[in-house]
Formats: sequence, structure tokens, C-alpha cells
Amino acid sequence: MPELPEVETITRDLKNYIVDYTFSEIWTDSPKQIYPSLRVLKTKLTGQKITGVFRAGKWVVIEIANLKYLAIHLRMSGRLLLRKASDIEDKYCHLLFGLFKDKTKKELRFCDIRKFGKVCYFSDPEELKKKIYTGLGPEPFSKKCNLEYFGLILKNKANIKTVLLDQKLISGLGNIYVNEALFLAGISPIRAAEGLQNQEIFCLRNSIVQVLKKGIKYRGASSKDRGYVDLFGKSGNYQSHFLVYEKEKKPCPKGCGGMVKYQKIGGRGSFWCERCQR
DNA sequence: ACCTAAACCTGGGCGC
DNA sequence: TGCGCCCAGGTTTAGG
Repeated sequence: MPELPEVETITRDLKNYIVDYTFSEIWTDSPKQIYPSLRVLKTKLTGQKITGVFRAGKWVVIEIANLKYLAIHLRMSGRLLLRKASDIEDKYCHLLFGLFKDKTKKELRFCDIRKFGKVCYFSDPEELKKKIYTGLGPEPFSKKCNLEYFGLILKNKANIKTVLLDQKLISGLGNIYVNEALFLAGISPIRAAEGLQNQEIFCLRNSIVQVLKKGIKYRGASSKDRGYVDLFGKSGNYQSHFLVYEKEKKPCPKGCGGMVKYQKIGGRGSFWCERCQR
């Protein structure tokens, strides 16, 4: 259930803790989640050094010596945990990478109750581009994601919420942060994107940047038992700052006297205040 | 071309 | 205690 801030938190920690480590043994009990195969992963990664880690939308990308890549998508229930080899087993661990640097050993464990997550090996930057970046719109914090671009993607008959969740148009937003951003911007999730005024587009863009930054500041949202935790198994704290998400029937935090409404929109749970969000 | 629903999976929580 | 049903923050695919 990780969205941009959760993936960003994991990525930053990975960058600090696994760069310069070398892959040793690799184990899985869920080969379906691996692209192209466990065999390729073992052949191509064993003995290779990690040179960098970065995020692309909701993907964690681990860069390996000679421009090879390991791209990981956590989908709904995926977790990445960095453990000592001697640490007790993690529940629902389906893929495990042994790592070492000099005499220090670690384990990068990919855990995933629902097995929706994906771990992909790409043999060059071209393949990474083709398989990952082609499906991703610009990063919300990037220069490319300016007002002009927002105006462009919002020329869309679909409702605003569906547009913002579309990774091809803008990458990294998920259900939580869209709910929160629309509340901040005072825009109803059921509005058609194409009906937004310039002032509203301006406000929406600012709100998106604001909620994402706040999400990163609090190291992500861990609102459900089986939800997101960071690389060390620790919960984030953004859920304590939710304004409308999971606040059904609670008073509107703007104090308008209305109540937070819940309804499914495009199959996704949506929370908003009908008085403040038009 | 477009939108919706189902599928991918599992386990926790709820009502009976 | 146990069964059946519903739910989940993501994404893809099948069907209308």
C-alpha cells in the first residue's frame, strides 16, 4: 500500500545501508513474483556489487555494477526489510537476498502477504526505461510537473480522483495521498477533471506537493496492521496526521460543521467533505 | 476508445 | 469456536 512517500522513505534508507554491498545467496518460494526468473536473478546478481538506489514512481530501483537494475514494486502488501542474517525469520518472506561487504553480512528480505508485488531484473538502462519509465508520468516534485502540465492532463472527462491515480499521467500518487490532497485543495473527488478552474489547478498542485512532503517527513503512513513499515520494520507516523482518510463520519477538520463522507469511486475508497470540497 | 469489473492473492475482522 | 462474507493503500486485463 506504499505510495510515493513510503517508497521514498525505503529508498533513502536503502541508499544509506546497502550501497557497496555485494549479492550472495538468493532464495525464493514465490517464483511467480520474479521477472524474468529466479535462475536469471541468481546468475546475474550473485557476486555483483550494488552501486546505487533510487525511486521511480512507486518503484524502488537498485542499481548494480555495469548498469544492471533490480526494480521492486511493493503493490498492496509488499515490504522490504533489512535484517542481520541471524535475525528471526520474517512472516510472509518470499524472496531473500544475502548481502555482504567485507565481513559484514546482511539480508534484504522481500515480504508480501498478498503476493502482488514484483521484483524485476533489467540487463541495461534501455530495458529499465522500456519496462518502467514508459508507464510513468512525471514525478510530482519535478520541473516537468508544472502548472502547464497539470492543465494538460486535466483536460480529461474522467473524475479528478481517477486522473490523479493514473500513473501514466503523474507518478507516485495513491489513494491516501489523493484523498488528502483533494481535501486540502477543496476539490470534490467526483468532479470531472476538465471542469477545474485555473485557480483550482494551482491549488491542487500545491496541495499534492504539500501532502507528499508531509508524508515523507513522517516516514510514510502505516494505518493498517499489515500495512507499510520501513526498512527496519518500523511504522511511519503520517496516519496520525490524516485529515479525511479513514475519517468517515468524523467532523470535517476545517470545522465547517459537515461530516467526512465515504463512498467508493472507481472502486477505491474515498473520503471527503461535501461542504468544503466542491 | 472508453469505462467497469474482475483478477491477481491472503488473512484479518465482522456478523451470525 | 467456527463459518462465510467482506475488506484492503496497486495495477493489469478482460469484457461490455
